[in-house]
Amino acid sequence: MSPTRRERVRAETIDEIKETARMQISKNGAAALSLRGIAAEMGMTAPALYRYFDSRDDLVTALIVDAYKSLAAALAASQETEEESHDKRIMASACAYRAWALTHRAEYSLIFGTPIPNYHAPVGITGPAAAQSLIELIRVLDAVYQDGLLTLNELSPALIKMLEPWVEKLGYTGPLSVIQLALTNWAKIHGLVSLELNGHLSDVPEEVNIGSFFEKEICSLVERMLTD
Amino acid sequence: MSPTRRERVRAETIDEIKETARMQISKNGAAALSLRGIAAEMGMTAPALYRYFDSRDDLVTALIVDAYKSLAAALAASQETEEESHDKRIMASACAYRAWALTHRAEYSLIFGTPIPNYHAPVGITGPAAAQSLIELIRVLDAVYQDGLLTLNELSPALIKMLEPWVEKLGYTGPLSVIQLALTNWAKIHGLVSLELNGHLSDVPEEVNIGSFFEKEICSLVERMLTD
DNA sequence: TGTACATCAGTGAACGCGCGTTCACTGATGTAC
DNA sequence: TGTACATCAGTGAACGCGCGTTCACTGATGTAC
Repeated sequence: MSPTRRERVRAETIDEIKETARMQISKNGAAALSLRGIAAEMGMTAPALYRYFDSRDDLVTALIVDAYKSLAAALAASQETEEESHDKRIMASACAYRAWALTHRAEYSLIFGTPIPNYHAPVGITGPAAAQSLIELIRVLDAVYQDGLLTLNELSPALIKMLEPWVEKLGYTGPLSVIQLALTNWAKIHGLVSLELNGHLSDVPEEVNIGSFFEKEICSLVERMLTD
Repeated sequence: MSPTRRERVRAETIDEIKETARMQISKNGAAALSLRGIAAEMGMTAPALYRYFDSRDDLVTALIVDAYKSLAAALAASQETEEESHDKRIMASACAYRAWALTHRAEYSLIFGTPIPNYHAPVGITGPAAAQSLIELIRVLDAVYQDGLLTLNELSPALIKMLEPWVEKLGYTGPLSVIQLALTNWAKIHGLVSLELNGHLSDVPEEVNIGSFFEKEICSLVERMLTD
């Protein structure tokens, strides 16, 4: 059955609440998120929000899950291309990661920023959502691996022990080494983006310049991963 | 003239305030730092703190400057060794960075975490302090460069434009390419450390395993920077 | 199409809390003679 | 060595503020006959 008018309006209001929350986060930081602030911005009173979320923590959880989904979707979208060459595809996913971070600062800080004081993510909800976006990074590398073009590493016992939990978490059955490459690849991209977003790479954030820095760096990163 | 008793006690109290603040930050996050909380922990009342700091922001600024100094000192200390080989020295500075982050979580989140809501760092104070720790990273690479063993990159005009402001900021007169390598080197280390500290690399933080992951990664990073 | 009732969205007042900061004060520590 | 005074550390009450959350309520929207 199709949604009633009331259900539709309700869904729209939920979206508006989330959107307003994101705006507030990107302006003042995730730690300063407040129901009263959201309500005020929406021209409502704070108790009204309890019609839509059981508590502030509930809202935060929803925002975090949304953020992971959004990132995963952005990464997936970057691979929907005719492009065949692996290096360009890897490059595309890395740039998509950065672009997403730059255009979704609220979501980025929810996921990768300092945890919100007095908020504790419910176990089992946020974990799988997090895995989802990492899977997208793995998918790209797995394609390279399937073509036999990925430079695999020997793994020490300690490393294997660390990587094994990821197998189940990601549901990826390929070699551990692919997971390892995905993680280090991710870490490098993340390091650049994280420094850039927090203003550590430049006083005046002229994104164009940092973009070229990012691209050059990812470029040489990719070269080193491919064998040929 | 040597400090009076009162001056000595005063300095000790300031240290205790800062130390208590750091404990509070590492427990609840930098955003939840509160003068009242610090005072309570010290068995004092909040207004007493105004004898030592003009405001909460003043305290935060002091903590940030201290943090940068502490990081710079840790990096510098890692180079005080008889060791001559460049790769081991680079490795040592990278590991010192990670070790510092793991043992100084409060300081780390002050510097690299999400900015504290409603706090604005005074210009001119925090910037130079930040440069100080990056200089330590450059020093290590510069030594390699002086021995002609550093793989330098060609720099695009856009990249040069982005790197130039750093010259003055760091007071480093060597080639821009060394700065570029230091920045990307830093970003990679930072990415790994940042993900590790925020629990994105492992659910159960078994630091030993992640340590081996880190070392392997930095190791191959170093190999690629050296020519020979 | 009209009426009676149930469901739901949103209000406004109130709760207890912790926050940064001010102010007038008390008592202890240091200094000058 | 003793006294008078200045300096400083810390207190306790109070300020205004914003927070999450509860509660009883009003009106509007939907549903059943």
